[in-house]
Amino acid sequence: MPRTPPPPPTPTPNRLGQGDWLDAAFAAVVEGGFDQARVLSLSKRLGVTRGSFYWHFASHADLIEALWARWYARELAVAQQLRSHTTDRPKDDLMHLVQVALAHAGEDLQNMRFELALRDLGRHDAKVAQQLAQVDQLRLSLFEEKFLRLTANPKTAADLAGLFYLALVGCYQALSRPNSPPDSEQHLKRLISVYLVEPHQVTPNAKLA
Amino acid sequence: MPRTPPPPPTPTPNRLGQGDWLDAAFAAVVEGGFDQARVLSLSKRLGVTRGSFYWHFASHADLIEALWARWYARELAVAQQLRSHTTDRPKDDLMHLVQVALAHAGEDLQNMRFELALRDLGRHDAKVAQQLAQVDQLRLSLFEEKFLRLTANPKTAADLAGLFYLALVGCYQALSRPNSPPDSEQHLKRLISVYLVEPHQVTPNAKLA
DNA sequence: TACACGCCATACACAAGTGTACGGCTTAGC
DNA sequence: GCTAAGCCGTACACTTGTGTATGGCGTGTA
Repeated sequence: MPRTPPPPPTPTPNRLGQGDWLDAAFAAVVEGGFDQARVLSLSKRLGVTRGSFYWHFASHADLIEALWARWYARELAVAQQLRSHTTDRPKDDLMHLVQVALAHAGEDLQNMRFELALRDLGRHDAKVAQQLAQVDQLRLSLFEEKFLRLTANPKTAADLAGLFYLALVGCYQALSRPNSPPDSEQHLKRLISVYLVEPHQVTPNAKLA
Repeated sequence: MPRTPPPPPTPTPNRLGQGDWLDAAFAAVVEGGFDQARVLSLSKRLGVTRGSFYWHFASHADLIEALWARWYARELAVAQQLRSHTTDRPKDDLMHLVQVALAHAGEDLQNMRFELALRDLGRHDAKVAQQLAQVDQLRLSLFEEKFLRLTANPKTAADLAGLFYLALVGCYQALSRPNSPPDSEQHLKRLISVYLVEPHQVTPNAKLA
């Protein structure tokens, strides 16, 4: 999920730091996936030659690893922040999660697309897959925590959190489409709110086998 | 969704047809994404040289296009078949959809991974995005049809079908993970059944704004 | 001002991938 | 058994991409 801190200012003007290369790589991944984050194309984008790159990074694999390492660290921070954001209205807390996760405008759409590209990478790279599973687990436990305040039933809370997260991942696919209609974000928020959050606020549904 | 027909038999033994190249490309996409479906690597996999490839296909782009054109045609056929599969028990019909969509064993997992790779392609290719949107719309209307027999409320049916499909796409991500636990399929089926199908069988929930 | 260090350009070697032209083998059909 | 078409191998030219070695230009510091 999003909330990118203000970019660390370039140390010396007109000179590039690791962050500039990471930002450029991030943009390239958002636009065309991880196999578009090539050293050569990034150099053109930044207006320098590859000599600069190999000063800041040991190899291309090093860049890619640093890229999803930065993503991983930021996700941990965001989850920490979301966990502490707790009011006495559990329903509002849940909708706040949806709000943060699905904010369509600005750079959050870029974060969605990056995460989807990362999931594609994780399907073929064991290390990435492991970190993705960690982040998923972290978010899931966070959602479960919030749902527990709604249903007061641990099993129902775990189930709803799972379904909630599944729908969220589905939304990422839907909202990342090039021709996604602008109102689909509101539509999805309403769907999740009405069918996953509202019905279980009063009557904890516990019809399990 | 799945149901691959038996492979069209190779016309002349020990000689390759378009289908063999398509099958090899399909396997490569499943394993490593669309940028692993290279002419060179496919030749090695098939034990021939690229001279064979350029007999059957005009270019690499031609292969890729033929690949998702085949997928598209098969999806249309599967949807047609699922639409005709209608009993007098709407709940069973819905669970049959889940069954078909989430069958974990065999080559259905490959179809999931292919579809996810295709969605990644669709995020950067307008034509693919359009065909994907068509298939999504087709499936959605199919689900809506089934839900309408449950709720008898058009708006609720459309909402539930949307949520149902979102969860399904999320499941594709979850089940395509390398380290996905073997029981997660049953877990997801239960989630969808209990919280999306069951609660709305008797009491159509219509609390909308 | 001289020097060292940080950052970048240049040039080279190498690998992987795409297309094309052409030639050879193999099988079916007459 | 000859021929023609179908299928594939070979060789070449080209592009894009990585990694390394080396040199140059600037800025801060002694």
